[in-house]
Amino acid sequence: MTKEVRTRFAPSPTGTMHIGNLRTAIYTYLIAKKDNGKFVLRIEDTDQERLVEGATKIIYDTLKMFNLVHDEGPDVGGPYKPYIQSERKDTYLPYAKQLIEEGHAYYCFCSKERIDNLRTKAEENKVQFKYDRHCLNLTKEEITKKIENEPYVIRQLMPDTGELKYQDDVFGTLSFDNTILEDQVLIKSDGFPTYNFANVIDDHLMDITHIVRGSEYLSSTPKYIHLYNAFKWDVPTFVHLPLIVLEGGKKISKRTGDGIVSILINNGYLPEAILNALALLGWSHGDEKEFFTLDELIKEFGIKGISKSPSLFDEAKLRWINSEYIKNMTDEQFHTIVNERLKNVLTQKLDTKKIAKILHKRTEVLTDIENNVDFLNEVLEYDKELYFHKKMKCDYEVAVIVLPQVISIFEKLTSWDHDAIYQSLVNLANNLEYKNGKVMWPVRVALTGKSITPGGAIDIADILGKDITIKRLKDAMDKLEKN
RNA sequence: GGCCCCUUGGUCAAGUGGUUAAGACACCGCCCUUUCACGGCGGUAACAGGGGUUCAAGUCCCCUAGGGGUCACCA
Repeated sequence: MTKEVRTRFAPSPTGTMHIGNLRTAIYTYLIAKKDNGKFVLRIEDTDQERLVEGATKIIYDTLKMFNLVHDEGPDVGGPYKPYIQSERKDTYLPYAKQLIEEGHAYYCFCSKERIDNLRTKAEENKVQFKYDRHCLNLTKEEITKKIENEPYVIRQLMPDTGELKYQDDVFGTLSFDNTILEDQVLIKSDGFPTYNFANVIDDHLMDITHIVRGSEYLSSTPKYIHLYNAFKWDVPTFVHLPLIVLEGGKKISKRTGDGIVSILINNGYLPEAILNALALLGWSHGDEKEFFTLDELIKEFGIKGISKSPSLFDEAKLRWINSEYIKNMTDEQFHTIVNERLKNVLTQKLDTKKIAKILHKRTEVLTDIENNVDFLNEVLEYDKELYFHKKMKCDYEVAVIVLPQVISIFEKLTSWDHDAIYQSLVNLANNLEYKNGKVMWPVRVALTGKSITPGGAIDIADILGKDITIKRLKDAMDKLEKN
C-alpha cells in the first residue's frame, strides 16, 4: 500500500500571478491528479511586510479560471486546516523549541545592526558572510534573562563538515558541501516563522509527498533536508521545475505586463490555450501531440518528461495555440464571444453572426475581434492612393468608372444577400470586360477606407446593409471628385 | 566572487552509442483567392568549443566558455 500522493501549491500573496507561478500550479496539480492524489492550496504569508490586499483572491480566481481545483485550501477547508500560514503561527514555535532542546537550534539575540555590520565587513574583505554563532554558547542563565526583555530569533545549527546529497526527480542527484550552509533563522523576531522553516513543518504536517517548486529552491533544499533529518521525518520527493524566462532574458514585470496572467487574459488569450502552452513549456510528451486538454494532461503528464533547462516563453507560439483553439470553436461558440465583445462597440445594429463568420479564421487573440472591425462604425479618413492596386489592375481612374455603376446597380437590387450582391458585381465585371478583382477592389476600399479587411467587398456590403453601403459608395465618389 | 544547475536551428523541443539529427512556432517562397487571413505545398536553419573513452559519440568522462539560479529576521 503506497501513500496517497499529496502535492501543494504554496504561493505567497504578493499581488500577481505570472506564468511561472501558474505553470508551477499546473504541474503540481497534474502530479497529484495523475495518481488520483490530492492537490492542496496553502498560502504562505509569513512575511507580514509584503502582504498585498486582495492578492489571495487573485490566486483563487486564477486557479478557478484554469480549472485547477484544489481539494484542500483556506477557502474550501480540509483535514489539515488552517491552510494559511499566518493562522498557523502558533504551531511553529514548539517545533523550534524541540530543535533547541535536541541541540539543532539556538536562540540568537544579535541585533540587526550587528549582523549588518558583520555582513558589510565580510563584503569588504570579499569573504562569504556567515553568521558567526555569537549567541551559540550563551549559558542557560543568560538566555533566560535575555528572553525576558530582548527580542530574539531562533537559528538552526548547521553541520559544518561533510556534504549532503539528495535526489531530485527532475535534476537527479545533487550534492552540496555543508560548510556553505549558514545558521539560518527559523523563527523571526516578530514571532513568525521564516518560509524556510514553515514550509518544512507544514509540508510534513500536511503529509505532502511531492514538493513541486521552481528550481530557484534547488540550492536551499539541503537546509530543509537537514531540518527533516533533525526531526527524523521522512524526506519527501523533490520535483524542481526549470525556470521560465522571457524574451531577451527579461524578468517578468508587473510594469510591462510581460508574463502576467491577468494581462494575457485581457489581451485576448483563452485560459485553455495558456494552459496548453504552459504545459508544453518545460515538459514534453515525447511524441508529436501538442494539443492537450486538462483531462488529457492528467493522463499523459509525467515527471520524466520535464526538462532541466530553462525555457523561454515565446508569445508567438502562445498566439498560434490560441488561434488554433479559436478555429476549433463551433460557429455558435465563436459567435457568442463576438456578440459579447461587440455589444458595446458597434454603433449600429448589424448582424453579428455574419460578422463572426468573417472574423472566425482571422482571429488569433480575442482582442482582434474589436480591433479588426473598426470600419463597421465609420469609414476613417484614408488616402485616395488606396485605389491603386497593381495586381488588381486598379487605380483612381478605374474607381471613378466602377463606383457610379455599382451605385446604380445596387440601388436597383431587390434582394440584398451575399449571392445577389456577388452576382451583380460579377456581371458588371463581365460587361466591362474587367477581372472580378478590378471591380471588387475599389468597392471594398470605398466601403471600408482600408486596404486590409476581414472579408471582401461582398461580405462587407452584405453586413453593412443596402442603405449604408450605398451611402458609403456615394461618399467615396464625393471624395474622389473633390480631387 | 563561492556553491549549484543548464547548454540540439531565432524559439519550444524529440533523441538514452550506429538516424539523411524528428516535429511544432516564427521566417521565406509558391499555390488558392475580390484584400487580408485560413488552407495546401516547399524552403532556410542546430548538436557551444576542445580533449578523451569506443570499431562507432548529440548521446559516456574531463576541461573551457556562455547562460541561469542561489548565497536575507523574502518567499
